Amino acid sequence: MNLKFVRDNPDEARRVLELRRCKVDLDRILALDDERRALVKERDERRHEQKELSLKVSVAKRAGEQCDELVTKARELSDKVKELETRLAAVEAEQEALARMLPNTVHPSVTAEEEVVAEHGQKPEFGFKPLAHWDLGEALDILDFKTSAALAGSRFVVFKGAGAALQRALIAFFLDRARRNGYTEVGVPVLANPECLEGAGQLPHMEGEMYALRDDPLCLIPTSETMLANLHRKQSLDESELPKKYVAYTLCFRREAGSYGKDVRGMVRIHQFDKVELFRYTRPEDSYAALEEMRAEAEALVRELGIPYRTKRLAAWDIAYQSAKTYDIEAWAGGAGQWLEISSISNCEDYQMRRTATRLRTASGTGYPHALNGSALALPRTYVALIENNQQQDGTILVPEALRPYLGGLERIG
RNA sequence: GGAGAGGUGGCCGAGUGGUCUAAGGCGACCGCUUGCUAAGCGGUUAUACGGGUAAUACCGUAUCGUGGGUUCAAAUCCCACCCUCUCCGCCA
Repeated sequence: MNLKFVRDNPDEARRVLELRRCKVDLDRILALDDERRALVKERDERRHEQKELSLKVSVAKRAGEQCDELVTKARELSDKVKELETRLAAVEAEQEALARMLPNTVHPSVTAEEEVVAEHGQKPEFGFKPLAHWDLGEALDILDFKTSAALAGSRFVVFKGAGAALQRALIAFFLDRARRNGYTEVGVPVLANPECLEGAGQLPHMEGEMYALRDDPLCLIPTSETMLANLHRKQSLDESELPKKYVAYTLCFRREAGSYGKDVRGMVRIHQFDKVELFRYTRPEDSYAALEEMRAEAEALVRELGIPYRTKRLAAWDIAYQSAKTYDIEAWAGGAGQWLEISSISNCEDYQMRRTATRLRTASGTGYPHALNGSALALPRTYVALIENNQQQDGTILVPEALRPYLGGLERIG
């Protein structure tokens, strides 16, 4: 949703905002737009007159003629233009501030209610009382929450020994699968400037959720989506180059402001986590097929790890600002007995592409590509589900077949 | 952090105050031609905003790294900043 959309379809815009439970003052935006257009029109007309006079001055000076009168008149027009520009700037500033708050539209299939669209696997049956990962991890000395608290505070974790290797194995496994699926791996900065954050849609809405640096105008990225959405910033992509498929492994950082008291134990909600992120640039007509492919790719990973999961199509009010349709994959973690969101797959359509000025050239003209992102997969939580579900009576953890090649053939932790 | 060089259309590259309405070239597209060679000729070649139209056409304004300033008039002059390259310093 952008200014043009709001102007052309005010009723539809109102409906979407309501569906998303999003409060933006549409009437004010529309009123400002009328004002803006009137100012632009007058400014352009005055400037046109001024330029014509300017040309006459030029001709007169060449001919050595007197032209003080023309100059005086031109100066008046110039002043008038400056005044109009000042007023216009104020109107545009207010309008842009409001327009930045506009979320994406939603896909017709996205309703006010969420819907479970897939379920797979059996929840594990234990012949004993299973441990939650915080107890299991400390018992095996692979997770250490005491040390992490001493190093950085609450909501961090220290991985040790085979526990650290398991984390790395998961990352390598995810990256390998993405490569097999035709993704190009990219390594990107984890510090982002405000333009990138704004372009990807993290600003202004996630402002308080990110870590800002004290001495530089940079933030630690909350997800590599921020970077991947800006990879072709201010570029024009040719239709023949699409789809572009990228995968990035990065750390992600979130302040988790406002979640005090929620998921405090263990590493279900921590400030720094690892994530392998898929990202695609597609032609607009291909994006929803791509969304289903990416969902299938992410689900395949969870299946290969033997983790029971369910996939939800999120409700309109629950999806991110930049997204038009989102699936969440939730993994079952049998120790603490809870569903954990381990992947979020979204079609952001052209929302980010407009904001990052990433254009698309086609035979019939120019437009914007569509952008999709999806975790495949997010760490700590996948890790949590894996170790909780695979714990054995003797206190060890069985390593799934798929991961053993990444752990030197290790079958068991503990 | 210091010194120097640079940033112009899809790309290369000219342009130091007034038909810049940005030369020229490359590439691309369209058309023509094809008894001379993988050739030639002609044309088109951005984006945004506003006006205009049934839709085109068309008209206006802006955009030469970014933001200010000077001027009737700025790619061009002044100031600040950003980025790239080279060298120095520091450093895993």
